[in-house]
Amino acid sequence: MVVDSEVDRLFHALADPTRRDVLRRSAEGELSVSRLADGYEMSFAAVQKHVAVLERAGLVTKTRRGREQLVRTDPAALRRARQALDELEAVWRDRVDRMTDLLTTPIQEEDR
Amino acid sequence: MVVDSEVDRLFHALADPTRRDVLRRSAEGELSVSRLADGYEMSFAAVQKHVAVLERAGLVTKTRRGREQLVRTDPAALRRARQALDELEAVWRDRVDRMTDLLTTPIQEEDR
DNA sequence: ATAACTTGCAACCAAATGGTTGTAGATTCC
DNA sequence: GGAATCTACAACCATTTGGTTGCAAGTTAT
Repeated sequence: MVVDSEVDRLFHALADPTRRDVLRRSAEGELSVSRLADGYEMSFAAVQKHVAVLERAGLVTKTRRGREQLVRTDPAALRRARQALDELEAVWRDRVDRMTDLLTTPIQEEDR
Repeated sequence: MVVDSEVDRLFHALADPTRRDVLRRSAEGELSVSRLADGYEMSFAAVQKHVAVLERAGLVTKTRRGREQLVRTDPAALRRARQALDELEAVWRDRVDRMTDLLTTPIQEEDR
């Protein structure tokens, strides 16, 4: 099971188009924060904040190389987000299964 | 492809523990907004707002039954959220594939 | 008919979010 | 050594969010 506050941070981080784009671009290949920031209209500090949100959610990690900080996406975090979605879907699927059972299971002697 | 603003709303709606719980409970079985609200510490109006957020994201639909409004989760919306995650993961997977290719593909005459 | 229940919505408030500019500390280049 | 580059972080601002209470309107039960 994934803890609640972690799922909060994951989905919150994913709920912004700039952050999803950062995620895509740094999945393509490692990029410094400055190189990433070049790609957007907003200020460097704004992009830096977005990266920080992704980092707190565990979606990216940074590694220093000289004066720059390389951003790399962590696929395990994406999988954790998917797992949280899967758990939600499972609740619904279980219910459908139970309803299907009710409709298709032949009635046994001991059930009466 | 899923449009950006829709993904925004989906992930934003999912980034709150109360809303995820509403989603679970209304996946278990249809519940009126009042019945749902009974399960939480906060006011009725607060729960109503959470349901509205889920509704705007398409994660639940409401159908009237007499004076009450039954909330039902829409599994298709959950799948759209998963698809958005899958698209992000795909970027990363493609990159890994390309790197693996570089390492394993034997060098051909015409590549030199 | 009236009371009780359910919902929707407005007005309000505190806190969080997403942006800005400015400053300061490392690191690299010349 | 000094200039340029890269990053971090603080202070500030407008907007959004998540909560509250109060009120109006529709539906059901007595």
